Amino acid sequence: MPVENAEIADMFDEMADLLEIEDANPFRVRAYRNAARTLRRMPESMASLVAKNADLSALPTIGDDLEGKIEEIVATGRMPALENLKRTIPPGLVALSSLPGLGPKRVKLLYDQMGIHDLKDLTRAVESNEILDIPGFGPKLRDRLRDALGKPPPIADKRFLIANVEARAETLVAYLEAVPGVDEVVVAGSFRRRRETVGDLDILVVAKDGKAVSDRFTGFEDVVEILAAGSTKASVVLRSGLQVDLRVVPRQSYGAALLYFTGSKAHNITLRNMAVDRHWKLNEYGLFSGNAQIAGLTEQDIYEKFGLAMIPPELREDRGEIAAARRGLLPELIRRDDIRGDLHAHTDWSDGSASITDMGAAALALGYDYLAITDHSQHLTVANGLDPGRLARQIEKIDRINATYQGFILLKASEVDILKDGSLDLPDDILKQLDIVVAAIHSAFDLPREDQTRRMLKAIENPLVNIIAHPSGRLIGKRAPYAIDMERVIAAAAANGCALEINSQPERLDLNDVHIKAAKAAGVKLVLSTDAHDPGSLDLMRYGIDQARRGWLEAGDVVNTRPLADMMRRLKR
DNA sequence: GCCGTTTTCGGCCCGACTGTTTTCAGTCG
Repeated sequence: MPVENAEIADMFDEMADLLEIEDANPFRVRAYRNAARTLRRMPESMASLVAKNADLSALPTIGDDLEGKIEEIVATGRMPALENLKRTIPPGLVALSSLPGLGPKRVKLLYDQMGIHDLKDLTRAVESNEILDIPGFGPKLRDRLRDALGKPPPIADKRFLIANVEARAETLVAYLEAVPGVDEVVVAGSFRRRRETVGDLDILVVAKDGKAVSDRFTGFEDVVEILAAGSTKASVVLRSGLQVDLRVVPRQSYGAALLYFTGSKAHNITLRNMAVDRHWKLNEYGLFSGNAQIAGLTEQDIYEKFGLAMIPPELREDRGEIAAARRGLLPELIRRDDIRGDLHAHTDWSDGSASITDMGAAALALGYDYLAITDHSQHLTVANGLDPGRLARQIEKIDRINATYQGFILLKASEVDILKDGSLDLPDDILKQLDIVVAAIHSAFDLPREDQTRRMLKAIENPLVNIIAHPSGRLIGKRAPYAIDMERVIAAAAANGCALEINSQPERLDLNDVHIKAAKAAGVKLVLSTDAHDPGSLDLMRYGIDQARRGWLEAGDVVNTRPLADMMRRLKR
């Protein structure tokens, strides 16, 4: 099986971790991390680029040396430089550096001076107070380490679904807005960029008296731990484990601070380098030429100084948005109210909780022109999937209900299972009676990559199928995508005129942003759907919209922004 | 290790907070 970009990225990150402990040139460490980040967001696999004999060193952050290492990893699955380094550094040291207050410098000090190379050694040194003999280690740090060692190890990279932190974010904003002297409160960071998950919340406040805001912030009812509390910056952990960072800035810095705290880091670094090129300086307080602030009140002012159009937060990932902004080629991103209907919804005929009529009423209330009723097919017995007989009766029922509407229609459809061999779970004659066929994988998630890919391609090549639902099958934080070659899936969808779904369920968001952008580039028709199982869930569409925007989609890229007749014509194969 | 209106060497984004110092290093974002 070809090596995945993420695996190469993991090797580079591990290389960076080890080099850091070895006290290597920090810029060399950064080079590995930058390259890892490039690989993670590349939709095209290194394996296929190498097979095409492409010039990898033309990619940003990849030079001659890393090109050679990538080619070696693709060819052999191994990275000798990493293996050699691993032999010289005890494996436990990297784990130590994940403890709070311990970075590579202190970990190296622990190892060099006391031979501490794992959590057990460290615990002993902390309990015996021997750790205090090491320069730079005092009682505060010892206590902090003792606390951390007594708790279960933090889940690496714990992230929260964006939908799960929205309510908390709104409460916090309202709480801070009520503080006297506060002019403005906004949530920045990955939350504002609408990433599918957030690692923490970054809250920006405009106020004169930072200490007052900071004090109020750390006194929020849900705070279980205060990590830092200064006059412009504070950091807490909430009961849920969510970390929240606060920054307070004066009005004239609002735009610069918002830009800075919205990120992404890669986007910021590129902008800062552009400032350096012009002999300016960009930080969270403004854009400066010498000591003079030349922009900073709004984000737009700053982009303008660089000759760039205003870049929407969702695009700020250093995936080409800066070049596009310079050339006036930023997309006109799709908006929630561009959507004319939903093409994936369930009713109580299968595993939904509401009647067909109630789902229709909810879609009408959203101002939609159409709603596809896509109950499950027979193979999905746990979801009470419909056999041909029940589906035939549902078709009749929908016809009767449609007779009562004006200017709105329920589309007769099915979310039909793609069986293990790639065939569909319902016979052709019943599928031909439907307006739309949505096909999806709900079983045999563990097929080998080649088999899973072939299974999916067979469904895509089936002329009866209009849409592939949740193409990767992932559940964020719970279930990895099934092993599948998404490059081939996208290419086949484009070649066969089969649409791919962007599923709006907050834990699916499937396709993801990277694949959305790749699908658009390949000319694939895209559909935004909610997969609603109750009337209220039709409103989850906004999460799908967020990801579509992150994937650079315009209204014209999405089939269900079209009126009924146009939409049906586009889905036709 | 990457990169180039500072082009093949010498730079590499920038600042706040903490704990340990006695002017600053390390960590973090």
